[in-house]
Amino acid sequence: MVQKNARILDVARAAGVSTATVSRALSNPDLLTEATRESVLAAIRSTGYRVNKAARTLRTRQAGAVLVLVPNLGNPFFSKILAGISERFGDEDTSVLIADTKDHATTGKYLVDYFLDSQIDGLICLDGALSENELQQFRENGVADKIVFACEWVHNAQLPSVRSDNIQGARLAVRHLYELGHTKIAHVTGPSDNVLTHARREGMLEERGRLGLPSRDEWIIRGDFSLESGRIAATKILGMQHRPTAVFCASDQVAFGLMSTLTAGGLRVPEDISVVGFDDIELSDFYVPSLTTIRQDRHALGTKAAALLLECIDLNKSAKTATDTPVFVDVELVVRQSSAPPTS
Amino acid sequence: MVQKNARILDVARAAGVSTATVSRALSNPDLLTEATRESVLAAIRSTGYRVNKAARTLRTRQAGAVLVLVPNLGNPFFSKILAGISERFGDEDTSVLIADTKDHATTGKYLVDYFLDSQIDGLICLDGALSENELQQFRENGVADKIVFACEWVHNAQLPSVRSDNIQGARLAVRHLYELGHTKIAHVTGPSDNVLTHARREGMLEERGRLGLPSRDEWIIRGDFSLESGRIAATKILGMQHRPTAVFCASDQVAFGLMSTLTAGGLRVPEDISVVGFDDIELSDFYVPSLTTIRQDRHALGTKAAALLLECIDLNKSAKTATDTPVFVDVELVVRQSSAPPTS
DNA sequence: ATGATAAATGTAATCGATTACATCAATGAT
DNA sequence: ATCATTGATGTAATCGATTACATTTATCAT
Repeated sequence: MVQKNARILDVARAAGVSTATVSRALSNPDLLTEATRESVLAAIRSTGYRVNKAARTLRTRQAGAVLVLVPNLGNPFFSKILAGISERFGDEDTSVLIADTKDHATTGKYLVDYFLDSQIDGLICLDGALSENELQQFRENGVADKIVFACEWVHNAQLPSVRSDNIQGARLAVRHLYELGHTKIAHVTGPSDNVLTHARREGMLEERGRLGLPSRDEWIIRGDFSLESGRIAATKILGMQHRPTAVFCASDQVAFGLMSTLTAGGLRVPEDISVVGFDDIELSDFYVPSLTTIRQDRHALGTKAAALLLECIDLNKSAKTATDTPVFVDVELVVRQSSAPPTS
Repeated sequence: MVQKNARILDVARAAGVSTATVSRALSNPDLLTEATRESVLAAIRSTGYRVNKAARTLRTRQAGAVLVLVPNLGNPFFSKILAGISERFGDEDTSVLIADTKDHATTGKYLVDYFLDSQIDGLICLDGALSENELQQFRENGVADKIVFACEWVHNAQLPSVRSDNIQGARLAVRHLYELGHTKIAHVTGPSDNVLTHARREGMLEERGRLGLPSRDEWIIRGDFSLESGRIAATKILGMQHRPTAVFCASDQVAFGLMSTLTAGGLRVPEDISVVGFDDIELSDFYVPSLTTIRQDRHALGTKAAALLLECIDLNKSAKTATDTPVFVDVELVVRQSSAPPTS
């Protein structure tokens, strides 16, 4: 009964109706009589019909897919965001493509091509390092209003975004260390051109200032969110004359790299030096010592970004544009063993 | 000059040729005169033409995309494999979709639908837990010969695969511990239905037997590759009367979970107990202590899997089927600080 | 010079679904 | 009883690229 490649015409014949009716049974069931609808559905079952997405895409100019651009798939931070996004789009029968920014940087493909090739209907960008050139291409091709940012964002790009409250997170971290009794607090930043780096650094500086804590230039150490940059930061700290008693890291990965090398250099965490991270990836609870950190609600970031994109695409159809006021997601301090009162 | 949505017909007009010629200029340039080809290419540039993938897919029945199925995107182990895969397909102008098995389990979508909806031309499966039901669906729909496994595989499925030499890896781990002087060696396994679990456990048991080392049932601890299962295993070890002096873990994540809880329980790694992992993810070098582990060449696994799939798809066109003899990738012992001679 | 062969290009059918518009029947208002 | 209106369904054009087949032109052997 089930034939190999049933087309809509085969279903139409089986049900004794026209192809238009079959199509309507699927996309606008309300237009049909209960009886017709049922008989079409029965015909669909008996033929094993499946709509051909390519044909549909060609005709409707809707790809039924969105792209998620991730700065680095190797960073486990992104997994739960992706899960949140997939979850939301699963309901919509929209597929989610995932790409790593680095792959694109190397192949020299332009992101805008995904839109132009009608491969995607929208883009969720987790990478704030999108080039001005690329943004310009999006605008020129009229697809800029099908893009939302999540986690990261591009300053002044006037695109919708979902973000953790990074400034608040940094404040929480500093206040926590302060309440433990620390006054000499250092910070390992993210890469210099990153928006998160800026927000977290500012939040940190602001809170440290508000609390009247001392500052030293060398206590702001440039990193890039990576394990390796944590290692380098630790080396610097080990060599300092005026060593901080606590370090707030811009990411958990940095904190791991830092703790690893501090320990190798003879400092104990948290006895000799406290460390606080940012992200709360799964491993943070399993590091030695377990990492005090700022939790981002990754799942919420994902679902909200997805919802926001759906909204944009929807508004788009009525020639409107979504607001670019950021949606903020709360962060939370998670106290574990890498932070403790200073010993001296 | 550049018009919004140039179709192939627009290019044809601009170049004063037929659409067939334009199409050939792109897919079979050799068929055309140098002059025609050039003028078509010029017209393509001036119109800003881009081929509409949906139309092409509809006509050629080739999606120009492959799907990679990952058991758990949150595990950073997979990132470099994905990078390897993307790299290879980037050359082929084929897009790579990435999906997490868990998402599918929950949405109740069938994988085979991706094929039936002409959304993909092939599948690289990193998950050996593909259900028999799903495999059957692939076979019934004649797409089973467009699937390759990488890292994991399904026993008796007779599908091509790329694998690390897991047995050899387990042997290397055990021999390393033996050479350090350990005789009481435990093993935390993967999930019981996993092929890797089996291979690594067998390799471990075999080598331990060959070296004449003692065995105890409780030294084989069931895990599931996760951090949490490492924690549970550690609790068991801490409670043992006949405690092993070394533990070989089926994954790095397990090793982290294990070390975290062993340490919390008062045992020092490696002084009181040595730990060896499997995978060599980036973090292994940054844990405290850094983890001795078996390195899998993840990038090679990726590129080889991609090459294998391309080969399958190619053979497929000539109605042939690729061999299901596994392609093996060598593993390597990486000695770091989590393993040392036993103290007693 | 002629016919055969090869090379280059064009014509038009085709992939499969959607949807504007047309048609027909049924309902209700007057 | 007639016309307008609504609701249900059908007809056929359309999305854009590919490619089998047809046609034209050039080349070469005899």
